Amino acid sequence: MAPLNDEQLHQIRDERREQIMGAALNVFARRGIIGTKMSMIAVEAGISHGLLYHYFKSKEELFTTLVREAMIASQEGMREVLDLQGTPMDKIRALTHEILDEGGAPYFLLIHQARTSEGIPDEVKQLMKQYSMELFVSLLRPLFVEGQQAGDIVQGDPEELISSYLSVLSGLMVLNAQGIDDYRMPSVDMVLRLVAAR
Amino acid sequence: MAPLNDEQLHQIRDERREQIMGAALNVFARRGIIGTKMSMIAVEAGISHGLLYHYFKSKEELFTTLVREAMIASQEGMREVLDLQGTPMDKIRALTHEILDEGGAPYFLLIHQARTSEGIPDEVKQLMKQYSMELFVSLLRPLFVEGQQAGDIVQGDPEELISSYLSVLSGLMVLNAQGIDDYRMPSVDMVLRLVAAR
Amino acid sequence: MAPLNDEQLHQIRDERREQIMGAALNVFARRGIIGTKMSMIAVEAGISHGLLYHYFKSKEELFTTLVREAMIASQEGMREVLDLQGTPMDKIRALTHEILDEGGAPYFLLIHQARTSEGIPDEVKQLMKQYSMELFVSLLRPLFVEGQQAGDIVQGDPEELISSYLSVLSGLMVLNAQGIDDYRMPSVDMVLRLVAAR
Amino acid sequence: MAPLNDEQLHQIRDERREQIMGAALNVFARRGIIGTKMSMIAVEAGISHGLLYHYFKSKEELFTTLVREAMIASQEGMREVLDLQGTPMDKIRALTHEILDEGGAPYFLLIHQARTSEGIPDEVKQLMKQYSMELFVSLLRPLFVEGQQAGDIVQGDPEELISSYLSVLSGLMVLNAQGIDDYRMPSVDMVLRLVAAR
DNA sequence: GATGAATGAGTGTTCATTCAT
DNA sequence: AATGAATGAACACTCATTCAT
Repeated sequence: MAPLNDEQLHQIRDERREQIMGAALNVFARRGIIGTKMSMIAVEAGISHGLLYHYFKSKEELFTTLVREAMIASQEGMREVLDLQGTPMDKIRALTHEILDEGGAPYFLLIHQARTSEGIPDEVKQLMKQYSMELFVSLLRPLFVEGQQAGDIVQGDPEELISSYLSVLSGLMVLNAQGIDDYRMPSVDMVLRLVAAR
Repeated sequence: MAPLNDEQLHQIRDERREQIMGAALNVFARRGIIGTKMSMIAVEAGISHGLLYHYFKSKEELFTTLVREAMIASQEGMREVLDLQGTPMDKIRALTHEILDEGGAPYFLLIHQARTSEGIPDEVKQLMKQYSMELFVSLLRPLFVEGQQAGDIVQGDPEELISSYLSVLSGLMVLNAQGIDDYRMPSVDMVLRLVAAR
Repeated sequence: MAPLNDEQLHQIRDERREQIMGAALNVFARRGIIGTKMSMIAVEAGISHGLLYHYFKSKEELFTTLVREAMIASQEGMREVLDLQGTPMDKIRALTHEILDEGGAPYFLLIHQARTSEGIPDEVKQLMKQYSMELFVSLLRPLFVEGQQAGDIVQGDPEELISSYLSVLSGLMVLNAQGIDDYRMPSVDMVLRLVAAR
Repeated sequence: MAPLNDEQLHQIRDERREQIMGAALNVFARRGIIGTKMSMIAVEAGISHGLLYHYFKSKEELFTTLVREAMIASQEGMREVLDLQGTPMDKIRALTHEILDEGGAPYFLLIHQARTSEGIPDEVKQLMKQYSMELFVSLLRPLFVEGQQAGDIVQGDPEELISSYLSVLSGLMVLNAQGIDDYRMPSVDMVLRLVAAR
């Protein structure tokens, strides 16, 4: 009878948005921005392709929105790990665990896509510069330095160590996230050998 | 001017084929099969796009041909390393060196593209199964076992160790090959810590 | 609160209809049937686009309804002018004044759109034939003949004179109604020179 | 055998371009930029829609190119008339003749479309400002002043006279060009009464 | 063998229209 | 009656592939 009230509408909109973003994240992460057709996202979200455009102006905007979210989420994830109890090595182990875990994979993979694919919107390129690896390096620096002082982490330039370590993790995530059976994720303990003092 | 004889024609054909395949390898490796337009390959090869179709029936065939070559080349590369002089650890170091080197990157990256992208021809999927990681694992197995016996390589299931190691290398190659400044390649020595007994 | 009775409902319906038609007239006249989006009409009318379809079955029907009204209105306008006091020349001056005035413009412009645009519903095309220029010519004929006899209007075939005159007015209206600054409306007196005996 | 030589290719390209532009002019002039589908132009030109994009980057570019040409052509047409032999009144008659003639119609109509339609590219809007009516007014000014001095043209502000006159002609062209039977073009002599001293 | 003009299937996006509430 | 979410047909444009020369 009466049209839906504001609250109901707002809820529907929010749910749909989430639904679309979830679907888009999956597809973009797997196929990249070029390889993803809007119709695929629509199918994955279980809606018509037309409806996508009620919620996002364009494929670019949808992609950009996701990258922005992914960057915020990945930063927060890292901060959370840093706030845990324990030795530096414990925290690095926790971080490694989380990253290699499938859970966060789509977000990281999306960022990888954004970093490496063609056809990336300019705005995303801007974002990539701001949230570059340097940021993560600077977040992790205190941790690694502390670990080195405690003798748990190998000596050497901490920034080189961190960025190399993150690159290894990134590489693994890319493989992992794409879900190719053929690759085998190393154990967390194995990866930690990269930085652990013996 | 006398017309070219058969042999000369054949040679021209072969040279053109090589030229096209070289160009295609570069572009496919960087942009994936979807992101690569036939015209890009033509430009890279310095020929008209029409001519591509005198040498390869389709984009798919060109891609498939390259993947086949890449697989053979990567196997050969690995065998060459194994035939070198030195301890197992020396050989593994040499292999790591080669893989992380930019030189061999396009072939490996192409295989990665083939492994992870969508829109891959069925024939390539078949190839991937035949030349899967298992093959490389079996090639490297004797080396790793010997290294473990010599006490240079960490104990544990050698197959797990090898496939994990190759996955790390693969991940790094993917990052490296795409030439993103942001990532930083670890040194060979750092990577070797993954498998070295301390 | 008692529910509204039938009469009140009817009145609301009629008011809404008028409101929509007024909005639609403005937008159609300015942008033509193709260039007009239903959502524009909804915004102009201050209602939701869904509601349009409670009152008009389709964009076509809305357009057709407006054209029908416009034709009736333009005829009535002409008849009113003819019923004024004064000499034939006075009446023609009054008619010219009204037509060049922005006031009546949207209706005339709508008819012009109907006459000249593509994508016009068949029903409208039928209407155009019935209410063609001939009709107006026949309405004005007595006036012009009288004016010629009085020596105020140039000699010659009155029908040719009238239809030419109306064409000039139509052309000016089209320019005028589209509100392009660049064009400059001639004064009524200047236009009258077309038909005035000197 | 050998590919076409440069000259032949150039000729094909030029012919095709002309063919497309001719077709596009007709369709745009009749239907406006929004109402024109690229497929219509392709059909009118007797080619595939894909080929349009070998010659023009987009619908916008095609439209803009045509407008630019139309402006140059209309200016040239006007200059040619001015260079004729005869009294000012002769020249104005010739100009009127030419404009009311169907020949130049599509170009003028295109400019009208550019002036009045929605969805006009920004570059065209810029062009419209440069080649505005003021330009034509200034071209015709000497002619009209001379005519006034000779007593052939009515007294009064020449610029007002000229711009009003051009507006009438523009309005007529719009009607004429759209080829609606219902409208009747006035004779040149009738239109000239607008400016002729009696 | 070589070129580039030509085609048409496929994708992103818009918008008239429907429908649950 | 009223709203706006939802649908899908239609259109601009791209690009793999074909073909005349």
